[in-house]
Amino acid sequence: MARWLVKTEPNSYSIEDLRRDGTTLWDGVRNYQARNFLTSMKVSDLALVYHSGTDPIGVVGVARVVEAARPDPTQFDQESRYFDPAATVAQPRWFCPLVGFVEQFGTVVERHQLQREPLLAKMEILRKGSRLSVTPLTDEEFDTVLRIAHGGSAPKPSNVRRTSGK
DNA sequence: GCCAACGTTGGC
DNA sequence: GCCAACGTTGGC
Repeated sequence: MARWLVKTEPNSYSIEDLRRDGTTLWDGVRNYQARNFLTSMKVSDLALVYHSGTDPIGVVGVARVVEAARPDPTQFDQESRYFDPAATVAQPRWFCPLVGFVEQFGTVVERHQLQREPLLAKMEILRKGSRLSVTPLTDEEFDTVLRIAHGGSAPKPSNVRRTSGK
């Protein structure tokens, strides 16, 4: 099962919106590399949800792929800012999976926290100038962020030492 | 097929 | 608001 990170500006669609909606089409992505990742997503894959262009910037929760990608309806909608005159129903150009809400973290795992975690050194989203809105994650990257989110800043579960006898 | 110009993204 | 990074466009 693959792991992903999806980026969104909370002004346009936030984790709160996803929690409210339950599921949503991850539409409006207009970048070929990101599209290829979207169409690679399988049902039950998990994705970190990342808020950009806001304060604080960072990972805010988890989503799950509910249905594999279908043609993105906004490419056919002349009223949409994502309308693509070159796309046809017979030959769609853009695709979007249906994603579902899994959880919203109690506190945002902020970008600067991610940046100082050695295990995340290769995470695509942290690369300067990275603009890809959908990126694959290693299991280790995904697990590391979840561990931080759930209160462990501990280096590794196996290395955790209790200092009290409790 | 190259590449300069341009528009957009997004962290700071 | 600035600006670096990036993708796209279009002239040649």
